[in-house]
Amino acid sequence: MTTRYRIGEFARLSGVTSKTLRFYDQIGIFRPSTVDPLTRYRYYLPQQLEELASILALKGLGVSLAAVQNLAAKRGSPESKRKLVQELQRLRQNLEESIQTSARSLNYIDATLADLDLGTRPIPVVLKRRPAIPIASIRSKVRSYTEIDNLEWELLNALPSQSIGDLRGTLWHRCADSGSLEGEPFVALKQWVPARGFYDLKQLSAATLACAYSGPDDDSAEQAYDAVKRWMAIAGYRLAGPKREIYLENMLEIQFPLQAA
Amino acid sequence: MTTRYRIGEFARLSGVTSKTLRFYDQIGIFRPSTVDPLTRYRYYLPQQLEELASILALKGLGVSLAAVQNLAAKRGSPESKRKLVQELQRLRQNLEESIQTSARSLNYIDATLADLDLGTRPIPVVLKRRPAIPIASIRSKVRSYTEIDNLEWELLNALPSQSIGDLRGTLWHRCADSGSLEGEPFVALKQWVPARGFYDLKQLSAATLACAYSGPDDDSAEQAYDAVKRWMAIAGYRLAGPKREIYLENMLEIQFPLQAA
DNA sequence: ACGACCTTAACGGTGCGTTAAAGTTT
DNA sequence: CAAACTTTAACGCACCGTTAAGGTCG
Repeated sequence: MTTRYRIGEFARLSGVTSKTLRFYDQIGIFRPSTVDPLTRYRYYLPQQLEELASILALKGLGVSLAAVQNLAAKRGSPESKRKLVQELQRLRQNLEESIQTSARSLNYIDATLADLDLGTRPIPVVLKRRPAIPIASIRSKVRSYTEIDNLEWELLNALPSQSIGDLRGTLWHRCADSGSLEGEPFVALKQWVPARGFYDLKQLSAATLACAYSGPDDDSAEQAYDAVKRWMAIAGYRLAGPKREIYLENMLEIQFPLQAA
Repeated sequence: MTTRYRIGEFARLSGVTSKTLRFYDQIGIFRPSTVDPLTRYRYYLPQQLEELASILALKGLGVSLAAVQNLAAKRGSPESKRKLVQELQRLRQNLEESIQTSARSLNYIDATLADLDLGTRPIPVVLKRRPAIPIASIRSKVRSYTEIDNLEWELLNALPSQSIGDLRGTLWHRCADSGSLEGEPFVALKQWVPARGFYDLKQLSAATLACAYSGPDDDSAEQAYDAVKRWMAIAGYRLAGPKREIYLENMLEIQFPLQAA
C-alpha cells in the first residue's frame, strides 16, 4: 500500500502550490516519481516530501533555482559539498550586504519621514558609480570664488579646444591638518594634450558618489551640500576624497565621494 | 544656449543606462523634454537631472516604479504628501521585516557551514503556513508510545469512516509547570461528526510551522526533533503551542508551531 | 452523474539587459 | 567618409500566478 499523492494533495502537504510543482517538474528541478502515460497525471511519493524540503530549505536561504539545480545534480559527491559551501558563503556575503543597505535605507526613511513631518522639503540624494576619466586641472589655495573662475578661464584657454570634453567642474580639498581649503578646477579631456607645468594631467578617479543638484546661487548650493552631508551621516557613509562640483547649464551637481563606514 | 542632451549623454550624467531612460519614457514615468518628430531622437534638459534624481532616490529606497508613478502623478498636492508618508511607512515595515529574516538566514547559514565543516549531514528544515482544520482528538497523559497507538485506534474506531480525512497525527503538550507530557492523537474531519464525551471536536489552529521529516524509527525522529530545535534557536523563533507529529506512509513530519521572538 | 480534481497552453508582472537591423549626427 | 550615436522591435531573465479550455477520478 505504498501511497502515491496526486499533485494537489502533495501540494497541500508540502506547502507549495500545485503550479509550483508543475513548474519544478518542467524545469527538471523536482519531478514526480511517476507520471501516468495516458492521463499525464503526476504522482508523488511520501519520501519526496523530504527531497522537496531540501530544495525549499535552500531556496528559503536565498539560493536561486538554477543554483539549487546545480547543487542537486551531483548530490553526494565530495565536489558537491565544496560547491555547497561556496554557494553558502556567497549567500552569506550577499545577506550581509543587503542587511547593511537595508539598515541604511531604514535610517534614511526615518529621517525623511521626520523631515516631511516638519514640512521641510527633502532634497533628493542619489548614489552613482563613476568611472575614472582623464582630466586637466589647476590646484590652488583660494580666498574667493572669483579666483576659481579665473583659474578655470586660464585652464580652458591653455588647452587646445578640440581636446576639451563636456565635463567641467571643481574639486574641493579640505586639509584636516591645516584647515585650509583648496580648489581645483578641472576639465575632462577627449584627447591627449601636451604636459605643461602650468596645469596638471591626471585621472578623476573612479568612485561611488552621493549626489544632489542645486541652482547656481550660493544659497541653493549650500542646501544641496547640507542635504548630502546629512544623507551621508544618516546612511553611515564617510567621505573618501575631495568633493566634486560639476558645472551644468545654470545648475550645479554636488558630488561627495564615498567610503562605506 | 539652453543645452539639450541626447539620451546617451544624459544617461552618463544621470548614472542610468540609456535603455533605462527609454524604458522610463515608455512607461511614462520620466519623459524627455522634447522629441524630434522626424528622427524621434529624445532630448533632455539639465533640470531634468534633478527630476530624475527624485525618482531614483525613491527607487533607491525600494519604492516600486508603479508607486513612484503614482506619487509623481499628483506632486505638490497635500494629498500626495500623505500618500508619500504612507508609502514610506509601508516601506519601513518591509525593510524591518527583511532585515529580520535576513539576520535569521545569516545565522542559519553560519550554523549550516559549521555543520558541513564538521561533516554532519544537515537535515533540511522548512517554514510552512497551515490553515486551521477541524479535527477530532483524545488528549491524555501518556507513559508509553503503545498507549498513544491505542488511543489513536480507539479514536479511529469511534468515528464514522467516511468523515475521516487524510491527515492524522499527534499533538504533544509539554506543561511547563507540571513538567508532564501529554499526547493528543488527532484525525482531520471531512464531515460533521456527532459530539460525544469520548473524543474532542476542535480546530487544529492556523499556524506558521518549522518542519522536518524523519523515518518511523525513534532515532530518526529524535534527529529531526533536534534539527528543528536547533533551527529555531539559531533563527530566533520560539515555540507557540503544542508540537505536531504528522503520520505519513512510513514517514513522520515533525512540526513546531512558531512565534517570532 | 456530479464535483473536485487533473492536464496543457498562454499570457502577465518587475525592471530593465541584450541583441539586431536600420537610420542620424559629427 | 567613418565612427559614434540614435531609433524601434523583440526576446530574455526569475519564479511562478492566473485565467481558459478541456479531460479524469471517486
